Amino acid sequence: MSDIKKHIIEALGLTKREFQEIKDFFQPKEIKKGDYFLKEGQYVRQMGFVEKGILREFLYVNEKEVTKWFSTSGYIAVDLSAFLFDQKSKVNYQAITDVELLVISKENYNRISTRVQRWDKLDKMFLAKCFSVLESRVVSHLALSAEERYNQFFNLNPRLFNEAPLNQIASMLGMSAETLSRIRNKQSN
Amino acid sequence: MSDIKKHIIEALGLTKREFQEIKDFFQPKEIKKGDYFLKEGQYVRQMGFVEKGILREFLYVNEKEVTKWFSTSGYIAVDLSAFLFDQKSKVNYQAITDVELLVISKENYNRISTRVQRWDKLDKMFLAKCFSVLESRVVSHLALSAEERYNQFFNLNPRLFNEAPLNQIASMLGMSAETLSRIRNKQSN
DNA sequence: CTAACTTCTTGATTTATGTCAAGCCAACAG
DNA sequence: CTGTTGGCTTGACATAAATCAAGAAGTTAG
Repeated sequence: MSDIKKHIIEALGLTKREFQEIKDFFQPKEIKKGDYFLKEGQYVRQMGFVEKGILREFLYVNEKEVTKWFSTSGYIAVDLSAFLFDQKSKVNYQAITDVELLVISKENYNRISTRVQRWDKLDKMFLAKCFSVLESRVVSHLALSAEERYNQFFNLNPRLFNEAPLNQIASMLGMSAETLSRIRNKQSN
Repeated sequence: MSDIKKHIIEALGLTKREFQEIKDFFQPKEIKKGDYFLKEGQYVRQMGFVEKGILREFLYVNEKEVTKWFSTSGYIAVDLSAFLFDQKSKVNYQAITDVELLVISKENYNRISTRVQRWDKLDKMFLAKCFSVLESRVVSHLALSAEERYNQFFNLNPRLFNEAPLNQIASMLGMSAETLSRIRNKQSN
């Protein structure tokens, strides 16, 4: 079984048999470094599951670019509320490496529960995990210093620091690139 | 129909008929100002829907108290991931005014979908809305100043500023009580 | 190979925000 | 009524982090 199927199955909690029922709903898609999977203002008609590579989620606030998240393998790539509520995307997803995705259309997504009985439950649990990640991110901004946020995130995903530009990681952590550079320098001593 | 039923129905998107099917799953509960609905370390066996009053969600980080959210009418009171995944609560919910809740046990919660066919879907949509609120909170910490965060939140919930102590609101906005006081003073001129 | 970029680092300076401390006022208890 | 307490404000000062600026190092394009 390919890695991506493992990723989907793990992330969603599907059995192999359940996945067999719906695997045709997913289309593989490749995105070249620098290209976009989703642009703000577009209707969000599909959801991506990252197999390989990294997508950067970002948006503009007061004309300034803000990196919100990096979707690596096992993560989804979608403006979730725009997808579910049929609204226009508020964010962009750009490939910062070559990326391989499995993509599912809104129509097929809505059809899953006819094939997999407990889908809505599984999907809810998946969403709850995402929710929990966001909750701890909020708390980290309420209670931690820049250096503490760096340490926390570095422990979660050390590899990303070799794969994404520092200024984008800094933005996602809510600090300037210079501050991140200095923290990192300090830590290496 | 009482206000609370309206709140639940609106928040979850239930029809009146659907709500009739499950209304017995909910128990009313009153909490006096200062008392707790949930304490960290306890297993989370129930979920609360706030009818009247305000619950403050908080936790300790490095021995410092951090206010994470205020649950007012229409909001839920629960450590969601602990509730869903049968873990111990990471947070406390304390009444900062007298509070009226409707409470549902985990057992009854799991039973809802046997009474209301599309429950898992509705519940997921509700969760997605909560997710979306959190997302914009994260972005506000990545991109906005203390004053901008104040303005954004004040527009969302101006009444809270008369009902909750400022130091707790400040904590929830990720700033010191003094900074909040100064911003507010400045705005009133 | 060289030029043009981009990314990262490092130093100097500024600024937003935190911390500490004092005092005011309203609520409340005795 | 009076003392105590908690919530809020205000000023003085400290500091984390942003900004500005220059240069080093690595990458890409011609």
